[in-house]
Amino acid sequence: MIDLKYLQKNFDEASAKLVKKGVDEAILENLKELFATLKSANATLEEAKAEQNRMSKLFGEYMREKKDITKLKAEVNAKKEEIVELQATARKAQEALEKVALAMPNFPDDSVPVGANEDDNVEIKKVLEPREFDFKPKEHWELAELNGWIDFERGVKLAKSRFSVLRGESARLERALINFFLDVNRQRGFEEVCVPFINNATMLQGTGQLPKFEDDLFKIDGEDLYLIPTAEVPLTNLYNDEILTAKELPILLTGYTPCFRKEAGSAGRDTRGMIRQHQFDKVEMVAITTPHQSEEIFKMMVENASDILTQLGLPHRLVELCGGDLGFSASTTIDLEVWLPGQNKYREISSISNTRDFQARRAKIRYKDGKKNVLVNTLNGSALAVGRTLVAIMENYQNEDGTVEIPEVLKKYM
RNA sequence: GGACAGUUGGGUGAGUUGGCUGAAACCACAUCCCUGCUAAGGAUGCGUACUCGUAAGGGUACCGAGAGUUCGAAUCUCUCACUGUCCGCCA
Repeated sequence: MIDLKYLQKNFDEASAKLVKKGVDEAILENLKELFATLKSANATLEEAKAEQNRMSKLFGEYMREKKDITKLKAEVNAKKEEIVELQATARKAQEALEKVALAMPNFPDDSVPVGANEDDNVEIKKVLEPREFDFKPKEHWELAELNGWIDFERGVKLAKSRFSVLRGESARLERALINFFLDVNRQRGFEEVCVPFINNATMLQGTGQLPKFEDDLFKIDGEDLYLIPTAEVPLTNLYNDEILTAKELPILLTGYTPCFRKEAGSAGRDTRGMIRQHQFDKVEMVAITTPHQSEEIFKMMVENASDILTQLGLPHRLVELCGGDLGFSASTTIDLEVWLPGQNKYREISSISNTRDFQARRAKIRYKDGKKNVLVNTLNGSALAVGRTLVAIMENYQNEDGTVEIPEVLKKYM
């Protein structure tokens, strides 16, 4: 959630930021007004309640002194009726505000490039040269078929489209990658955690998936529970509604989880292969930091993810997302895109974001800075998406006959 | 899933004849004082959110969550959640 006080006090500045992210200024104007309405509604309500409390206190005295209370009672009852109305008004204002505020995306950082969509993203640098092939490189699904690595049909049979089954060596490679990622992250200082893959609605709201993106989530029927779309949700919300101490920070977490996404709205995109599945494995990094620490940690996280790709010998590039392509919760995001020779292009394999205090405000994660409670900064990033790494290995390490070499660093994990 | 018990501030834990308890006490923590070190002692402070105020200092709400009874609820009623114990089931 954005800082509504800031929006109110510096409206022009705030709206300029959000326009960069593609938010209509009229909605912001509306939000500002709703906030002001709520404030004044609450003020009058609280005043009325204060009066009622004062009168109620008198009852005790009156009773002890055996005074007549009928007049006082009549007064309080009148006040009560007034309060009921004021309460309804305040409640309506509250609901109206929440509806808009929870759907409002985060402010982008000033340094974020202006742009409408992914075409305006800015490449920062390339790492490793793509390999020269003396044959036409195949796409991963062809290789998967040749090697018997992925069983698309039976995945669909078991669940539905966009599910698949890994078999034999590919299944072991998947497991090796998870272990490799976790080990690297741990060496960087991330604590490994193993969390529930199902979280409740409050947690999903904390990290920003709810209420706006309910359609992208698998919900458990009849329960207040959802399959997590990313480990960012449980890892960040580990500290939901907590007040940390300054010396605990930064907290660095890493965890492997499967991720479940409905992929609503991506019909027809990446229908072949396992680039876009309803269930995929991912190893995630999450950092809980002070505002002062977050820039540095962010850089470290980007470096870490890039380093993993380098260790795997996978050519990739770093891309800074423009305002229009930035996710809902992010202030700034750097994507890592891995080179896929079969597709002849770079594809996203990791996305690392600083959400500043946006998630912290929703999830009520604070720390004690002296006497004051201050919202933390939360960061998240993949290190890495496992399925897409598997795809990248297949395409980059393929031989002309369709066989695939195993990267050196993974051999000890197989 | 069934039965019973419980859910109070960072922790332990009072408070269940409704008002004087937003909450005793102890511990932890912070600042200060004293003691040459160490051990110990003393004073004060110490929940969260919103809100009014330059500030000092006020106001409102919160004793698992929600609803209700009442002039007034941590204290009474209902619903739900969670925890514990026993039973059932089970990797």
